[in-house]
Amino acid sequence: MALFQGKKFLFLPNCRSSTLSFLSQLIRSNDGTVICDVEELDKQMITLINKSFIDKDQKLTNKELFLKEFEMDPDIVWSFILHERPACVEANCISEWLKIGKITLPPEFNVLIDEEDTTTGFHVINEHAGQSNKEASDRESSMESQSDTDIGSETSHKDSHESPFVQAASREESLDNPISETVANADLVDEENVSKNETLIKAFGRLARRYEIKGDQYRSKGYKLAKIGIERYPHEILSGEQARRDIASVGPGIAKKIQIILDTGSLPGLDESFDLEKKLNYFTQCHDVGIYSAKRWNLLGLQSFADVLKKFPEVFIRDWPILFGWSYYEDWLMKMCRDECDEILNVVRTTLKRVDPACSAELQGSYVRGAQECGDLDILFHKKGCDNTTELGRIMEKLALALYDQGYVECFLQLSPKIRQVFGSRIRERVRKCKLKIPSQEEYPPAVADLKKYFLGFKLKSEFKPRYLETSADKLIKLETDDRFMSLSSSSHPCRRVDFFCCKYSELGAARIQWTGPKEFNRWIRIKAVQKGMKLTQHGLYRGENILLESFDDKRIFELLGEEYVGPEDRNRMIKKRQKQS
DNA sequence: CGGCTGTACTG
DNA sequence: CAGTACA
DNA sequence: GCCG
Repeated sequence: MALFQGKKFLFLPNCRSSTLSFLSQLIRSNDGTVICDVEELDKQMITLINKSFIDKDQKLTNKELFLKEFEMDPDIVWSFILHERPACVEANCISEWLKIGKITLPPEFNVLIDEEDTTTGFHVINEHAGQSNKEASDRESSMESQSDTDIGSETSHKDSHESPFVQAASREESLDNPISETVANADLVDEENVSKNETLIKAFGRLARRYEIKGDQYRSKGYKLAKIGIERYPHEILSGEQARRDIASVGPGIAKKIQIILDTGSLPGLDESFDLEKKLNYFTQCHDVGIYSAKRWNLLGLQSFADVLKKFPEVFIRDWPILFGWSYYEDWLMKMCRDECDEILNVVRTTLKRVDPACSAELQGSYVRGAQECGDLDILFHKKGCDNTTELGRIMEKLALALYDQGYVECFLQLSPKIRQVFGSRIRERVRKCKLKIPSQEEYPPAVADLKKYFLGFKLKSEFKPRYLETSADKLIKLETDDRFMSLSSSSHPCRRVDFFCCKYSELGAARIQWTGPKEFNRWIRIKAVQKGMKLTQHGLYRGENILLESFDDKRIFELLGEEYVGPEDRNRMIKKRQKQS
């Protein structure tokens, strides 16, 4: 075919990464030339840039690292490019050209390069000047300017008027779910970078889990944070040293392990207790089964919930929510798309209007952070001027009961006396289903009256057809055959987890910080508070133990902590801090 | 070397 | 109190 | 495990 005959190509920053070296092979096998020496630079050449250095606006990004990774002398090469302005496109174009059989260089594919900007590595062109504010703030958190949006799904445009987050949405990854840690970012960043780093991510996920099981929560946390850092790192990691330099939470220990993995492809001993981890995972994925129960059951050789049922039937009477965790095991591991979240919120708000029109319901959690898929829905209730949590608790209870009557709420995971009255029969039905003796009413302890939170199982009407993103559904854990008989899961009409929280109106800001999360962000900012002799909780920011400084205004809380305000969408990438640099 | 987030509900 | 859960 |  010789599509590239007589053409010269330059790979930047180098062609050592697996994709680029593959692409350079493609060029050679089609009679093209790949430039490897500054002598061969030619203004007719086509410059191919690793996609991970191109942001969503086709601008060159992260130039510092980019230049550092050059194979040839960066000064010579770069000044040549600035001077001669050869065509510059992202390297992925090659496969496109081969597919269509010709080389196309439409201007919109040109990567924007600006010489003024060599220091920051960020390019702001005039027409974008209006948004340069946002760009400026992005610049601070340096390395994470991800190319974005392009989920390729039918509906993502249709909903986009609704939420400003849809466009800028950063993908949510499941931080604490070691099994389904599908990196939804796979198409954001250079694919091969991700698949390369994938080995590392998986390894540290497993180590985190292993130490969690061992009870070493802090070592586990160390690995977890490193894992998150690597997930966010937009480049292929070529050495442990590079990772230690560039990624927060990667220290000497993890850098060393990275190097071993890069050198040998694996970590010695990584697969050691893999089986145990899998067994424990099976149990702990069920709502209300924690590591402690899972370990105990596993130690006794139990393999399934059915086994547990035989050995410890009381567990399912006493900890009855496990019955629902079991029944909806598969549904609750499945994430829902934003349109489904919107729909649920709609239903909740409609009913709430009847229960108490003055009360507001606000989505929190991964949804407000712009996640494309949410594992559950967190709804925060508050009412202007109302600091009476008893009242708010009653509103939530009434609301939940009304939704139960309408058939939206499938199950409750806590009981107030009233809820037990109406819901008790469903619990008994589940108890019967697993052939246990139905306990008399009195065996249940008196339920607490005003709860401040409700955890629910929630089903939309069957007319609503849930969508699922290209998720590795098959990677999710499914119930063992022995356990299927209890299942009420149905991916075409799934049950979702919906959590109700409430807060005093005067505590709205603190509550929003809490429920927006993510967890890692909360921990991070709370440490900041402690370091300044303060305490941050969902109720407010305190000086010392209990002098309230601020609780209503979330921006003011950031201010008092001496932190720049960070919007919900950016709290995912909050592991920034210290700019590690050479 | 010591610290590593903070609260709510259950039995 | 320990265990589980929520962010 | 990492960080100060």
